[in-house]
Amino acid sequence: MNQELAELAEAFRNSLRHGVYVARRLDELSDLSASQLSVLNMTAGEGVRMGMVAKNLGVRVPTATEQVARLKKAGLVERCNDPHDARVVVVRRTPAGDAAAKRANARRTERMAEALAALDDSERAALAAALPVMDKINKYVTSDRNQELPA
Amino acid sequence: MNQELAELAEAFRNSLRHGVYVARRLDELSDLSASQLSVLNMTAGEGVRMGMVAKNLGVRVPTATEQVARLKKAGLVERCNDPHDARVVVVRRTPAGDAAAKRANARRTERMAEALAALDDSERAALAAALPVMDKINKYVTSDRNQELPA
DNA sequence: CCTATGTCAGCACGACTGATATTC
DNA sequence: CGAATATCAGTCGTGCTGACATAG
Repeated sequence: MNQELAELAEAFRNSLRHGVYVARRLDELSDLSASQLSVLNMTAGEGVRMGMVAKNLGVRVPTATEQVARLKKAGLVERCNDPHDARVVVVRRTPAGDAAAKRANARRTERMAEALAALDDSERAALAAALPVMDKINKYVTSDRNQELPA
Repeated sequence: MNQELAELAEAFRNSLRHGVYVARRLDELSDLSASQLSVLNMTAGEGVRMGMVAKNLGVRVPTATEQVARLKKAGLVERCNDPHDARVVVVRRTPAGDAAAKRANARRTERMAEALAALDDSERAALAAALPVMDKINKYVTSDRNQELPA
């Protein structure tokens, strides 16, 4: 393993750990957990099957079942039948779910924008330039492996 | 809220969410959880007080107590008394803890380096340039608020 | 009959709050 | 006595696996 590569890896790993804290802070300003908001964000419009919810969330199907059950209890999603395949459960956002997702996303984005406002232009440019790279890393790390990948 | 700022905030929030998946993948290659490794990483040498463990982990003190208890049971840390203040518990890594931390860090870094190897030079440069910015954001987001901040 | 899709039951971990000790 | 430090008890959310029902 290349030395420079290892150093960058170490540094990025560290920043990522910090990033997890940031994400946590953003999430705690809301009545919806990160996972719950993800479910709402993916079930707009036509809705998605339970298995896809699990896959997109990066969790096993039973976990998705439970998350969906909680959101349903809160009236934010509904469970529909697929007329072509009776095994399938389609999860779809309700109007209340639309509203809740919109509110939660706006709140998190607003909080993040506050932080970005404290940066100067070159810092914001550096951040923007790195986003596609981070996404590429995510794809790489989550692709090949035995497990299924998140969205 | 500025429009451009909001767009960047939205995009970064999204990449950060992906980053959480990456961190999760890195962690699942190990017998130590992310939190446990953090505790080991901060208790090298002199060791740190229980309260500091909690603060660095970004959790409440009772949670730190429990994490430390588990690591102690595994023989990776020890609990020592502070001769100057009998209320204080100092958590220190054992030699076994040293070894375990070294192994876990190496494994995670190696896995990350593999992913970085799939990037080209300009992408790596863009990533490196963004790391200080991410750290600045982390500081901003975790500072002011009422709660205590992580490391 | 075999596979795919979900659910249920039971478990583990990591986080929290509130209620104590104990020590400064 | 009041503040600081840590633990204990109880609870909740979220993840997992293994066993199962039902449909294709």
